Amino acid sequence: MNISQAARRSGVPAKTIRYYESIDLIPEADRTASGYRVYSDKDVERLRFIHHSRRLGFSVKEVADLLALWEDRSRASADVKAVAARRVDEIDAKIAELTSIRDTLLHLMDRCHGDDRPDCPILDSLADTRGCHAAEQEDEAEETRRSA
Amino acid sequence: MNISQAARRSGVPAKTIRYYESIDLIPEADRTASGYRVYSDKDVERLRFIHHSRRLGFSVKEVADLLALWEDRSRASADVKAVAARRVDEIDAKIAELTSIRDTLLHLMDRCHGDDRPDCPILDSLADTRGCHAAEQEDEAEETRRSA
DNA sequence: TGTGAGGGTTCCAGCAACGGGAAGGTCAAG
DNA sequence: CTTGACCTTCCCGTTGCTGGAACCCTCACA
Repeated sequence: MNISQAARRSGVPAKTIRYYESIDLIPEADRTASGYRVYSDKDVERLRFIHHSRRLGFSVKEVADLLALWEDRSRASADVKAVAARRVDEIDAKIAELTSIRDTLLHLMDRCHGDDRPDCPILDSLADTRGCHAAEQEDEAEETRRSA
Repeated sequence: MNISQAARRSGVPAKTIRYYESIDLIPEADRTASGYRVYSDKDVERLRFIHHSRRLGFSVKEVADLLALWEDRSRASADVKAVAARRVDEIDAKIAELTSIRDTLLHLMDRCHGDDRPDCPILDSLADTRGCHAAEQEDEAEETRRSA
C-alpha cells in the first residue's frame, strides 16, 4: 500500500511517517519503480504502535526504546514497566506543577473584582518583587538585597 | 546598570532579555557609547513582571497582553481576570489530559508482571489495534474497516 | 492521445522560547 | 600591558512536527 493508506490505517499522518523515516525511528520504506514508498501490514502495525505510544506522551526517543523492546522477543517485562514508571513520575511532577500554578491563579482571581475599575491584585502580584508566592523566591529577594 | 545586573535583579537570564528585545516584548534598551545595553530600575521591574507571568505559564503573547494592561492605567480589572481565567481553563484541560494518560499507564503497569519474562501487557496494548482505551479510537477502527 | 485531478516525491521554512557557543570589542584591576 | 570578566552579534540546535513550493506519477475520462 502507499503512504496515504498506511497513514489512514495507522493514524499517523503521511508527513509524519516521512518524518519518522528521516529521523530513523522507522526503517527506510521500500519503493516502487517510480519511487513511491510502499508499506506492508507489518509496517502499519509498527506505525500504530508508535501512534499509541506518542498519545501516551512518550517522547520520540522513548518510543524508540519501546519499539526496540517490542521487537526484542527476549526482553524482560520489567524493562518496559520501568519506562512506563518513569513516564508516570514525569506526569506526576507536571500535574503537581500545573496544580500549584492553578491554585495561585485562582487565589489571585478570587481577590480581583473583575469589573471596570483598574485596580487589580493580579497585576499587582505579577509586578511585586516577591512574585505571587509561587514558592522559592528566596534567590530573587537575595539578588535584590545584594544589588542594593 | 548593565544586562547581567538586570538579569540578576529580575531573574531573567541576559540571553533571554536580548531575546525579548528582539521579539519586541520589551522596548530597545538604551546603549552606552560603546554599545552596551543599559537598564533602569523601571526596566528591571518590567522584566520581573514578565518573569513572574512566564512562571505562571502565560505564553509570551499573553505576557505581552498582560504588560499592555499593566501599563494601561485605565484598564478594567475584568480584562485581566479574563486572561487569567483562560489560562486556568487551559491548565484544567491539560491536567485532565495528563490524569487520563496517567490512569491508563498505571492500569497497564498494574497488569504487567515486571519480571524477567518477556510477555508484557503494556507492549501488547500499545500494539493493539484498539490502542489501550485512551478514548476516541473510533476513527481508527473505522479506517481499519474501510481499508479492508 | 491529451488532460485534469489527485496521488506521490524532495527540500526548505517555521512554530515556542529560548540556550550554547563562536568571533570579536570593552572595561577594570594588577 | 595583560588578563579575565564582561559585553556585542550571529547562527545553530532543541522537540515534533506542519505547511508550502516545485516537481513527478497514475489513472480515468473525453
